[in-house]
Amino acid sequence: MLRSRALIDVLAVDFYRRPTEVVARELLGAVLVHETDEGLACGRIVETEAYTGADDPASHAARGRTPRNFLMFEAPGQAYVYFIYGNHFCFNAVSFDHPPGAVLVRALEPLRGLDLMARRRGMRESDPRLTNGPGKLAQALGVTRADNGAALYDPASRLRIERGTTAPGPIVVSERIGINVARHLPLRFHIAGSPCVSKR
DNA sequence: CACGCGATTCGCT
DNA sequence: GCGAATCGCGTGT
Repeated sequence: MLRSRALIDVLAVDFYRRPTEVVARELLGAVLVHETDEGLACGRIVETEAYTGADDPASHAARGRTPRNFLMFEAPGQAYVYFIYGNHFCFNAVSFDHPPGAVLVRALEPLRGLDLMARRRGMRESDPRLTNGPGKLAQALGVTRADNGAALYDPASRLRIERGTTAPGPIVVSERIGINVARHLPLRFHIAGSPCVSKR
């Protein structure tokens, strides 16, 4: 039975108005979608990390509000995209614990638009490294600074997160990756056994 | 206004 | 496994 495109089942804004680690865990299995003039590409979220505020030294929001991180303080359900290492973009979904908070999406399982993603990444569709990292998935989906602030809960948004169609299954909790402070905190979540999870 | 460094990736060894 | 690439943000002068 076909479903109309008009009935896109996005996660409502209230989904994001909860503690960041809850949002991070429950985003597993959901589908990150990006529509551009080049076409639609989407993937199932299989790995996330939670970043909060003053209690989390590794968070961009740890030392208060700045022109870069202000969305973390006031925009639950919106995209927070930042540029890192002079080369890569990272995609986050803003949450709302007590503000601030955001969930870094670290890996996807490609679902649609494989050809487009492969072209953007400069590799074959079958390459397992297509979306198994924060910068990689941003490049594959064509997510850039221009998408900062996108309303992920809006069915009409070109960048959005839809409800997953399959249960994520067992979830593994571990330490976060690529940071030098607060690395002991159990704020990384991934779907057990997924071949698309970032390395380590 | 100058400087240091990061929620990364890729290529080479 | 290691290090370069590359640049904007945040902090301090």
